[in-house]
Amino acid sequence: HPETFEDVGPYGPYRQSRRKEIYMEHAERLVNSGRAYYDFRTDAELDAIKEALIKAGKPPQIEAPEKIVSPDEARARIAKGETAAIRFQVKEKRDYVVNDLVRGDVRFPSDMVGDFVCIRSNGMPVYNFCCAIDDALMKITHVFRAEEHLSNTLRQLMLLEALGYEAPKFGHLSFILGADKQKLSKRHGATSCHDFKEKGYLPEALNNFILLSGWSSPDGREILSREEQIKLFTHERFNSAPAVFDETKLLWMNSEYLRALPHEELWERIQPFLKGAAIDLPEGGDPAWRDRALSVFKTSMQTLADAPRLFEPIDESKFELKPDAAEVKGWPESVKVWEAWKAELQAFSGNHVSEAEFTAMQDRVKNVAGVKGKHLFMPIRVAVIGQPHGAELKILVPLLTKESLLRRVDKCLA
RNA sequence: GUCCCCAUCGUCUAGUGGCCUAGGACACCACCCUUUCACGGUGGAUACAGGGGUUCAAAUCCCCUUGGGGACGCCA
Repeated sequence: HPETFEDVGPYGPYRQSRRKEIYMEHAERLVNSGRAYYDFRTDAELDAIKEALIKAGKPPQIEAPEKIVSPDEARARIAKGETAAIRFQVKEKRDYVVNDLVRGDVRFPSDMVGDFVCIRSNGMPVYNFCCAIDDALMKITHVFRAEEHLSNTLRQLMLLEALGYEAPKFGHLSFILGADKQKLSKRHGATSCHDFKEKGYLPEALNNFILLSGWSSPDGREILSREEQIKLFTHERFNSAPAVFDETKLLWMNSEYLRALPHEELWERIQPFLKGAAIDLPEGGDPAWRDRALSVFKTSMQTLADAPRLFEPIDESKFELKPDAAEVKGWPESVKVWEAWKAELQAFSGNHVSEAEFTAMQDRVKNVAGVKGKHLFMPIRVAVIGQPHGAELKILVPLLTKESLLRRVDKCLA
């Protein structure tokens, strides 16, 4: 991407610091036309005025001093080293109406604000002033921004009108709130895209989810491709009420996207998480192995960050009997099953047990040990992944080598 | 305090005066599938904040109340 933003569009410069002269010119124009004035009052003086207003039960809005310093005199004083801010003068009292694209007509009384600063006494322009001028000069047609800016619109409208510029169309979108209905902030947990990425969310899922807070598709479908999103997205379907961020639903949406991913892609995306947890897999770069492993694990994967937990039992160095295997270990049948399973493995000549081979082996274990039902397969599962619950054995077993399976069953028998 | 915005299931929402005994999605519950877990399938419970109007008819329009949020900076 470009080093600077000087060239991103035809109405540059786009960097605020390079537009200082433009802002100053416009402020001067307002001063010359009597819509703004140089204000030499100090912070202390201004504070005293506000305090007095509050005491009198009035809103603390700054108004022009009794005697406005004339532009010529002001410039002369500034040339001698004095400093002054340039303030917009609100003057007449009337209503301004924004035809908000999300909320409809919103009416603001002009006395809602006092005379506001355009250029600080240090020469720097303020946000609302820059906004209005940039929108006009850069030929912005639509301004969509958060609801918190709705009342700022009044100032921008006043400025635009005084400068003789046409106002862009405005649309103020509602907030996304935390579960406590307060503005989303750090204490609500993840707040940046980076945070969500680290938690294992897919960018496309997060994007789709955010799209749906404050907007809905015409036919009510929720999972939309990038192309559909672009095609369908219109301001007419914005919701003016604020939305609560529901991570549970995000989780669901993420699992949907996750499961729809081609396996090669999914494999790539879980690598950082597997590496982070130092999971070492006996996959040997075999696409078929990855394919089988993914097809069995992705059904219980909601985020990429679930991968380490799911793949861990496959990593032999991490193999251990989990706490919930204790009950199975205590069953009298378990040892018989493990011994029969071990014998089957020892008699097996290949390196990897296939699905069909495993089914046959399990059958023979059933007969030899004289055990069936959960007393048969739960001990076998414990001897494979160290816990009695998990993915299907006939898929799990072929993921491991015969040697690894033997070492595992030995740990159970130890 | 003043001004502004907002108000449908727990949550995201559909709904722009009759199609609404309010539809979908997540979550929840039950059942089915399954020799476990998950996936999947079927079904269920749950909402128009309250009060007044307008109208033959109101979730939908108007007013008030209540509740939530925002803005009132020489911050952005």
